[in-house]
Amino acid sequence: MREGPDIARIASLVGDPARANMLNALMGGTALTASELALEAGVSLPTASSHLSKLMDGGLLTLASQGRHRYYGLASAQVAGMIEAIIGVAEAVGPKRVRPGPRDAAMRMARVCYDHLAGEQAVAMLDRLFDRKLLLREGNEIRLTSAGASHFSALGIESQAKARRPVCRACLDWSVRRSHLAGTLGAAILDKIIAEKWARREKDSRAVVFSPNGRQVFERVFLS
Amino acid sequence: MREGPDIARIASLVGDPARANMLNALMGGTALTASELALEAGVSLPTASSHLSKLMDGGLLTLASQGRHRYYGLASAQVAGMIEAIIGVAEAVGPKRVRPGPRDAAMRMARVCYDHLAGEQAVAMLDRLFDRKLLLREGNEIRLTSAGASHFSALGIESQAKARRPVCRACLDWSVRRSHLAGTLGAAILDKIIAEKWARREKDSRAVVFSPNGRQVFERVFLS
DNA sequence: CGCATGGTTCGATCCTCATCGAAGCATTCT
DNA sequence: AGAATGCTTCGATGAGGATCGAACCATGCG
Repeated sequence: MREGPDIARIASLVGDPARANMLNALMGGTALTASELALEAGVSLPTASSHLSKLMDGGLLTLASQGRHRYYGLASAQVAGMIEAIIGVAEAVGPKRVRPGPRDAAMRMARVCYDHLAGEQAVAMLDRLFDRKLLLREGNEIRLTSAGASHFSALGIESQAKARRPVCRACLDWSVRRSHLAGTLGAAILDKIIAEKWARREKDSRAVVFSPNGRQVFERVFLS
Repeated sequence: MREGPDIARIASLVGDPARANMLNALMGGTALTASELALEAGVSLPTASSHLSKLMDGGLLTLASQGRHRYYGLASAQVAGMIEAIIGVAEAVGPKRVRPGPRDAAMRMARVCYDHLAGEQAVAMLDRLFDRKLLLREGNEIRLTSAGASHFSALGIESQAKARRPVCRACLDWSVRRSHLAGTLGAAILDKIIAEKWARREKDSRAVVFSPNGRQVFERVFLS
């Protein structure tokens, strides 16, 4: 009987298994078509289409039409953050996994969260960036210092605040229980990591696997 | 058909309006009883009980039994964080608040919360009682000062701690996001307000409507 | 153009689950 | 002990919504 933001509406959108699978699939950051999502969710195409329009109505997805293809993607990093938070709770209370498989270990270490890096590597990186005063924690927000700006610029990592999207934002990690870096800077760093081939994205997974050499470089640049 | 943490299960728990209201009510951090939560959610006690056991099974709540009272609370800060994240998305996505009807405005102003007064009036009253040192905030608890005791006694408002029920307790308000006064003192004050006909309860609603004269008296006594 | 492919809409079916009254436990007060 | 209070369980009811096949649009290709 209370008012306020309709949290039940949003949560119930995520609360259907088919839709949850779709959203999970989109957490990789790449937009997918309705058929791909139908396959991913294990439902027929009409069913998937129905779910997708509900998610669109709910504002959780964006749609990019390209010819006869329609690519669905998560609406925002905020939505991604919410899903991460739900995953975290599900992970904490869920049926204790029998034994974490190798892919789980990789996911824990480094994975894609919408458009930026998450996992232990990402958490360690953010800690280090604070230590080196390249970033400044300001309550709930994160600010890029001038030292940080020139540092990243020197690395060839450029990021600017876009409409409604800050350069830096904290995003809670479900494996570690601490924050990692989101925002345009977080996205730019992930781009750099992939572009330089320090790591590659696992196929059909959110896991990010560093090459032996790439890990060394990454650690020297971000964790030193 | 990917596997992983059962996020749909968790999200669907939050996805029911009644449960969402309960969780929202618990976001204040104070544990509440099943009856209080039933009132907050606007459902019958059996229904509330059913929801609560589902939330317990899902691991979102903890239960502290104290005699015949059973206090439900959020299981962890992680759960609270998840709900905050969902609220964030809901606010970002649905700023289209419908025009609040007259009864909603009345509810916002003053309403019954279980057995005590809630709403803006109640929040203002509690603030004032602190200012006048009639009550003392002690961390999460509220204590009646000796000055307060004689003050309320002079007004003919008598309250004593009953079994397991404190004289004063903070209760989070959903319209304003701050605490109002619960406990036997809060109940006694509401009794006084009704007995003196300063206000009457709206039929079939939790709203409490002050008479013009009653409001003046109330403000002089509690808000001066 | 006609055909194939990717998506959506419609209609019917089915099933889960929210809801409440009544009855049943459990604990505490008198 | 008996009454009262707080809460849960049971049983019946009903509504919302997930699902899929078939039919229907839209775009691109030859």
